[in-house]
Amino acid sequence: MLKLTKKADYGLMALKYLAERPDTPALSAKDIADAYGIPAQLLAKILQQLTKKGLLKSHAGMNGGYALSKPAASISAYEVILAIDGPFFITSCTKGAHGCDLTPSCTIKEPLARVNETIAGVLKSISIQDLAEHEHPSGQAPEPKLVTLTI
Amino acid sequence: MLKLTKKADYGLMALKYLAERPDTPALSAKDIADAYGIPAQLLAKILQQLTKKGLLKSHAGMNGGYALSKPAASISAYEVILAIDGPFFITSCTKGAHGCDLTPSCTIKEPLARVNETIAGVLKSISIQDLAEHEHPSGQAPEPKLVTLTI
DNA sequence: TGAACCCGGACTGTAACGGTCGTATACTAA
DNA sequence: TTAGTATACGACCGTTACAGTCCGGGTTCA
Repeated sequence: MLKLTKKADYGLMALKYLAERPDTPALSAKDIADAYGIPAQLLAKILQQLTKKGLLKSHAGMNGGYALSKPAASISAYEVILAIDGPFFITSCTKGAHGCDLTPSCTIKEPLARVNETIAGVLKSISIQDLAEHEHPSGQAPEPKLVTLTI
Repeated sequence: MLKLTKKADYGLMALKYLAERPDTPALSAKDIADAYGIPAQLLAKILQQLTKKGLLKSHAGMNGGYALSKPAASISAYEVILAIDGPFFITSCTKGAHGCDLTPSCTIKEPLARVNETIAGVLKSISIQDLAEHEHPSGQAPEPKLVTLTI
């Protein structure tokens, strides 16, 4: 279906939420979960993953919580999805593990791999800040990005 | 994981296989399945779906099988994936059904919807013929395609 | 000390995916 | 007309992954 998981969605939402509040020292998982109406325990696990990957900094104890470990502009959507869902490949046979278990004539993977790279490139070009800044009612040119694809 | 299903993979492989043999009147599901070592019954179901969507023409009986219903150049990978896996959206909440069941502040969907359109555009720009023509050993510029994305 | 918070493993229910089986139907050739 | 080959289609099943919950533990601060 080519869709990313809810976990990744939640993660992006949480990072966006943090990016919009750079002045607060830390926000608890519960705070963010309540803001969006998502399960707090689930979000907590997601934030823990992001922390382990270095995208967030955590602080335990009273008034603890999570904060971005680097500027929102330097965190790409790609990093977030990668941290939560692991490496994704559009083709079922990743060719990284042990090639394709099907016959060697599975020649469609190669062109699809290019598509995969293109998608990754698009996601890499989107930062959390881009998401957070999208709060404009209307009427501004949000700088189009160009992507090239060679089959 | 952002990966397309094996069914879609199989469908693309089968169409590519047909596109490489435009002179044959029809190929049975078993022939194609054997060529790639994939389950014949499963491929048959996939080809039936593609037939129902109008991408293939079927012919029962002796020497029957499937054939492309239109030139390979005018069948896009997007159509194939859409026919097999149904409409895909990168966001979990499609906004088509009944909006987002989460709080109204789920503002990350909009930029991700752009990404979704970009991916769809990429897949639409790839034809079955592109896949079939990829049989070159090396040394030719396969015309790069450009894609624009505005967040 | 205790409340508030993070950490992380174990567990569960549901749904989709991948695949199989069996049967009915359609067509062609001998 | 009959046998064989093929599609058509629905029912079924095992596995996996996703989404979510539960609980025991460790930190920090008031």
